[in-house]
Amino acid sequence: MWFSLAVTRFLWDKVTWERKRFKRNSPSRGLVLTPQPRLFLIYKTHSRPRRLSLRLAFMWKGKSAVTDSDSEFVDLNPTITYRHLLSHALGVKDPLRVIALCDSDAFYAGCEMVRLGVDPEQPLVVSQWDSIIAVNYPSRKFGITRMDKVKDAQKRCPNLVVVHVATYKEGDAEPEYWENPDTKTHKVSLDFYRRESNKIHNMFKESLPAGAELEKASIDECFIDFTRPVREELLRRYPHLAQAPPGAADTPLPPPPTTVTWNANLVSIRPKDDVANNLQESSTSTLGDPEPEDSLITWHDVALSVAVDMMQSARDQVRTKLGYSTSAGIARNKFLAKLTASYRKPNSQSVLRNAMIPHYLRPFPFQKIRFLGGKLGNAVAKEYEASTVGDLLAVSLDEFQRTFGEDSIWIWEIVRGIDRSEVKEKPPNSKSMGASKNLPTPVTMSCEGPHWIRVMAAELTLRLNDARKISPGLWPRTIALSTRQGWSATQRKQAPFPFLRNVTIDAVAAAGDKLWKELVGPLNSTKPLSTKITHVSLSFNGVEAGEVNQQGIEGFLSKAPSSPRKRKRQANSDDEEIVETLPASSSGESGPKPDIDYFICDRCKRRIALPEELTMFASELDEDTKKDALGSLRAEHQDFHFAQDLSKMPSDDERPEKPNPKWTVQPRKKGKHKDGGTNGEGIERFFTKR
DNA sequence: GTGGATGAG
DNA sequence: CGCTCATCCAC
Repeated sequence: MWFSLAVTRFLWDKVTWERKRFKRNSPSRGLVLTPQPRLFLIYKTHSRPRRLSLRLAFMWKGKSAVTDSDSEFVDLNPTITYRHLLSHALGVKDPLRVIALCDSDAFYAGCEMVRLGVDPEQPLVVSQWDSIIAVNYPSRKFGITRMDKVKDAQKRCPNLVVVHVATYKEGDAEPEYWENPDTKTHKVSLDFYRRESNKIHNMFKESLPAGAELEKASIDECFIDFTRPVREELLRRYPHLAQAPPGAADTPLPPPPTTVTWNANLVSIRPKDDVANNLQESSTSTLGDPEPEDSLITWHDVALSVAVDMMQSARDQVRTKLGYSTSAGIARNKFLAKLTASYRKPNSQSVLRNAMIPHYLRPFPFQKIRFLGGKLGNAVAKEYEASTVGDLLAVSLDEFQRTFGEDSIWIWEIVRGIDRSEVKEKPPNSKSMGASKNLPTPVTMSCEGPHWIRVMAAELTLRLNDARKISPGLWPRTIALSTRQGWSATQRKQAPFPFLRNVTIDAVAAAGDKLWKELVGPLNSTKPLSTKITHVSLSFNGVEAGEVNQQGIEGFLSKAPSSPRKRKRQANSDDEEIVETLPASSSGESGPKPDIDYFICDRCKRRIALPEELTMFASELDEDTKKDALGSLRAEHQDFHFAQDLSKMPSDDERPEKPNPKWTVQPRKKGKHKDGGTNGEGIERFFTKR
């Protein structure tokens, strides 16, 4: 009895609340609630602990529910004028904007298939210790998924090829592939995949038509803005479009062709068909799908179809020359392109016409949208008892912003298919580089540290030197060591990292060791630590191209201390070479030694010393390392004289601030989303308030 | 500079 | 409690 009372009471409250919420959110839509609310019992399997959750939903009564009104979606069929077509700087407002997202299918697995030359039909997975981290498409047919254990997967598919990712062990300068690496002694390396990723990216750069913008979005994805090349192609194909009637640039374009050949999957209103078609090999099919009533071909559709062909040929290049299978999505903005790419995979491309946006978006589980996959998405789902984009359309902008802060306009827009973020080329290198390792057998004595530090130093060294092949002069402002005890507490220590022309494992390890000493204890102590260390990581931070020209004439010396942050010593002398007076070695004891810590230039008779950054932990560096560094310094100093001889160098003021201004670090806009600055980032901020 | 949180894959 | 990697932010 009490139970049913309680349930009744609960339901009543819930209904009342839902009704209020509904009214609040849809004040002026003229929608009517159905008399009978639908009650759903949802067993949430994602949440832990598992629990039952009650969900109430009202069916829209009226045209919204029945006829798929697209009223929430605006601008699906904008008028396109001559001015639009002929203008060159419309950016994200261009009504003919065409964006693609291309990602590699099961990338790590693809890499291994290429490396090993295995049959494309061969089921293959990539493992990391006992877990599977990548599953190629042939093995997906066996129901193998990402986090499965190797053992389980093999049971399901005896024929399975299992490749363990490359690993380092101490003493290795490069990662290698081992049959059965031991997690106690090895650490994994994803380097091979990074390199392959760069290859693909470069291949795209070469194969795309001029004017296309390319943005590497992750190790296996890139965005491409086809707007410009597509516009040019349109003008080639339809020359009459270039002839605006005199004085009538703002009149709409003449009617577009009535049919378009789609060399791609057309994202359709009927997902059922897709399941059926999903088995076909390469689904580059022309689907003359019956379209919803009003979907006449628009100029934007034509633009999409042109991009489809461009994307296809770039993908063909990657496939034939590098052996990687990719999938692409093409739509009016980045967000939709990304969504569209997942429509059908692998080895396929899909296109989302504007007219289809509402149909595709409404039933889409919004937690699959980038940045809504985590806690934020969960909070939103819970707050509004929502699971699909359609559910969220009922939430007003005000409501979002009340609950989730100003920035949540981003969500409001995204569920309406609006995304103004630009495709922007990013610097080829990331700002930080890290190597980390969970320790299955924890470190209990501080003398065990150097072992792992060496392993990680080897990896970082390789990666930094690798990155320098692309961007010479790259150097990390700091190096950081962090350790974790148990599952929570982490400690980190960081220190400046010197510019070294040749970064060696020894130098990096020495820096790491020094940090270890500060963080944990003496490098040779066998005294048991009070708390076991279960995790270590070594990372370079603030990795940026120093302001050097190719030959390093200015080197780091004239620049390193003038980075935005003030250094203690601004050692710029008049003729832009640094002549340092070596400070008394920070660790006291022996002073600077000639030919190790400094040298005297016999041309200018000046004393040239290693920079402070280096001497800060120089006492821990072996002399060879310091000699290396000093050798670099000599070379640079000679370069300096050489350059001075050739011509007088430009003064500081004449010299451009940055040698490579192609990418500018965009300051994060807080709060305000003025014009086009809505790009999803920053929304997380709301979360900290909880 | 340090510690923590978030997220992707 | 995969594991690895990246980024951002409050303090």
